[in-house]
Amino acid sequence: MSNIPPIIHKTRTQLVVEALREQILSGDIEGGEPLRQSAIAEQLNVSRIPVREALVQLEAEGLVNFEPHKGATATKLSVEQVTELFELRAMIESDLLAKAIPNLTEQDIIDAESVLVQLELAFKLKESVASWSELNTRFHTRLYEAANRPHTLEVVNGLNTNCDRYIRLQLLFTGGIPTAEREHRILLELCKNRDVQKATELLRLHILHAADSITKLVEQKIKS
Amino acid sequence: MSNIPPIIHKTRTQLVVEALREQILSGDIEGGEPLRQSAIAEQLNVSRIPVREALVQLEAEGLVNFEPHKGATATKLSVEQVTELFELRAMIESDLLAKAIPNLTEQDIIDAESVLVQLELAFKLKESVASWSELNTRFHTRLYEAANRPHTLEVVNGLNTNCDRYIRLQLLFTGGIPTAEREHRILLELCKNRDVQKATELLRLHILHAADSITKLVEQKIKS
DNA sequence: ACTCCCCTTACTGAATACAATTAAGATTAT
DNA sequence: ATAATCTTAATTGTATTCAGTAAGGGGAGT
Repeated sequence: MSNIPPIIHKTRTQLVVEALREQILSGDIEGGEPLRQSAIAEQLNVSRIPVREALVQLEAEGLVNFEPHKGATATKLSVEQVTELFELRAMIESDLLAKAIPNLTEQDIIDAESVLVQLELAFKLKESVASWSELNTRFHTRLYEAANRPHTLEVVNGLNTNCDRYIRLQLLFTGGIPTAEREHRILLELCKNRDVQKATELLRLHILHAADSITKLVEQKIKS
Repeated sequence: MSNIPPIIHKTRTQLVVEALREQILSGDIEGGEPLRQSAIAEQLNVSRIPVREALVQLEAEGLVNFEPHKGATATKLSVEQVTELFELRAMIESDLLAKAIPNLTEQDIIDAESVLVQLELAFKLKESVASWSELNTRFHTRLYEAANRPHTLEVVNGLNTNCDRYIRLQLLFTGGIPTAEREHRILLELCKNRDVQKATELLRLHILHAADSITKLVEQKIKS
């Protein structure tokens, strides 16, 4: 009767995907850096086959460029691309939120809030940046799910994995945390009140503001 | 001096991807149908390795579901998903077009028109449906490229490969061709006149109208 | 009859081994 | 010296082979 957690056997490919994704997002592997199959295989104690499959998958996520016979490199995002990605997110996500708000149940709001609490705790405890961004997307996803747009949500998540490394930069270096916390709280409140207009507008600004401070940061980095 | 077409060696993986994609889009492989690696490998005279890599790639494109240890199946889209995909396309593409129109050069318009002529010719000659949809996306892409939003364009193309099989259905069974031709011509004219407002509105309707006739078609098919 | 367990089978997942491609250095001819 | 060609080393692409997993099908026990 009890819901059995049906023993999940992670394939080696999945392990490699997760390891590489984390290394790229964390900046451990830099943009443009070539990814040698044998090196990765050795490092993770697998053969090259799962490494190759992982690279194909990561290319689809946009984290890797895979050129036949040349090899794979980690992608790097330029300032223009950051702007593009975030503007696209702003458009799609505010649309999602608008569609979601009328469908949000009390339970959804409670769930979202509990994720938010965990996120704030993670900020306070200065846990790993990785867990910040995971909880962050969990929070947003909770709100969007009620829109009943699974495919759109997938697209958004795809865009997010691309933005992630920059969001991490922002949180780490621009002191964006208090602002983000405040905005999240207000956003949740607006959702609770079903104020579609204000909520979507806040979300837009939230995303575009982040884009702005990131582009400034990236420009600085390029100069230095 | 002449630009050498630097002999492109297609990998077997790419061949398999193309073969399978075409079979799925054309409906030759139906939604839900299991894709046995060995069968495909044998059929295409390759080993299972490139087949596996191809399946991973196609999963990223949304044409295939890949469950560990269970195998891959062709995805099938429901009516709701069709609606979702097309509404998303309408939003993103009209935004793209709005951003593109001010940047369109005379040359862009000429190029687009020439693609359009080819497309109309393909319709007349009743060439393969595959070439129709290829030329169709080429036409739209030409218009969108001026928006300078490469990543957004990629997203759109991704959505399109998912919609493609349904667009083909529509063109084949609902006599949508004359309408499509007319709308394309008008759209091009509006772009030439830089009428952003009307052009984006037409595009929205163009896409949503297609969605509508497709959902009707799919519902019929389900009943029969 | 029903349920549980083992076992078989058909498939997928991964390692090893081999072939093909690229690019860089060496060699030769102009 | 320079350009073109050959050679070779590094790396990727693919076939073969072995290992592991997941369902389906009897039998034994209840």
